[in-house]
Amino acid sequence: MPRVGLNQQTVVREAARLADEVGFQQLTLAALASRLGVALPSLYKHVRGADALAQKLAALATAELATAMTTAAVGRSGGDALRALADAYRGYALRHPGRYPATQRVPDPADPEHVEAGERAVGAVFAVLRGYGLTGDDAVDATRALRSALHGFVTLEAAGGFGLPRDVDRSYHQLVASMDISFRCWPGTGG
Amino acid sequence: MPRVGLNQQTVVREAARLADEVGFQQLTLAALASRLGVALPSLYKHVRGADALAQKLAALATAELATAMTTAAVGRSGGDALRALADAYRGYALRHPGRYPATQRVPDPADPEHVEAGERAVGAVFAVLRGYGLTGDDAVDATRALRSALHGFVTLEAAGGFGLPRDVDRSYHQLVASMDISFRCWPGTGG
DNA sequence: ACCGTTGGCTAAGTGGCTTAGCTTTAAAGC
DNA sequence: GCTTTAAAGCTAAGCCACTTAGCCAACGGT
Repeated sequence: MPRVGLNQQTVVREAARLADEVGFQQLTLAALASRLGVALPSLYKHVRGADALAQKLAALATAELATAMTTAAVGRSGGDALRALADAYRGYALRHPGRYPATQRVPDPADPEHVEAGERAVGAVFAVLRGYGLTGDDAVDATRALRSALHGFVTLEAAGGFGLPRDVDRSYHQLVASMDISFRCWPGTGG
Repeated sequence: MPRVGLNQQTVVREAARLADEVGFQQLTLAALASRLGVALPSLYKHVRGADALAQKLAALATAELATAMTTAAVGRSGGDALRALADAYRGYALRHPGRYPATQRVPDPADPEHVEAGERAVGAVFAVLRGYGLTGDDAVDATRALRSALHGFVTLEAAGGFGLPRDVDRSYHQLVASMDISFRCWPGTGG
């Protein structure tokens, strides 16, 4: 019987593709194995199990999201950078509905790539906020605020939580514009 | 064999309690049945299945959350009402870590109580925003923004997504303060 | 050509959810 | 008070997910 020739990377990448098609919750080892043309237990030669696969997928998605945010914001500053980063964030979530939820997993300290990806993501946000003159505790608070707003919006949108007919794109732009205002006159005590 | 005397309400309420103890994802029919002192299939006399139970739990939690927000905001206006509502929101999520995720389920049109609870929740937010003079499309956008911010923060906090040592309570208050600023000079086109 | 590593397999067990069908309780009616 | 009946409980059995154990064959290096 000829070998398929899998390795961890192939498995994780296919898992990401499958998750985008069927949803993160519906990503199952059985479906993944069948997609890859192997029997289910064969996957255990490449990943420790379902949870480890989810963690590796999280590392991949976080790295992709961090890259998207970074490249969007580079060369811009202030509200310009904020809008670019926010659009990149939501764009990634819309393009990759299965990977995006994985990015919410807290980085595994035992996976250096995952940790590094998480740091890059936070770093991208930090860099944008520095353009508003926010540093120290203010920057931490503002980062949490921005992450909350973007993640919350994207999650509610994906869940179909916005019932009213009002255009969702416009609501998002208003949200980002309101964050821009907040950052320009941040209510913090300073540093 | 004596009967335990369950009904749908007892089952759902116990499910809510159990979810708060073990987590929404770990809420299982087997654990619930054992907690109630019946065999697993007996639960099917009261709920259609696992998904229906989750929906009923969502209706319960949404109603509780709506009540918490409404009673917090009543008699207040402007930033005062906003802070009260926001504190009630996060307070509920922290006190009921298993029920809170259930509130994100989109109301089931076939369950009038669920629909009504969802409307009350949105209505509470709308009422607060009216105090800022926000109506029409602006109110819709602002509602989405506020829900996104609160839900995002609470979700990230529950997931342990805030790594840095900065006090989380303070970050939340800063977030609410920044939303207050945003609502006072809302960037919308009006109307 | 051989041999060891490794990637594939089947078999089997656990723990979820669900359905089918039976029994017995407890309440309603006579 | 007895009978009848709807409902609340049960056991048994099946499905599907994940996981482990252990076997076999393909491929790479010598």
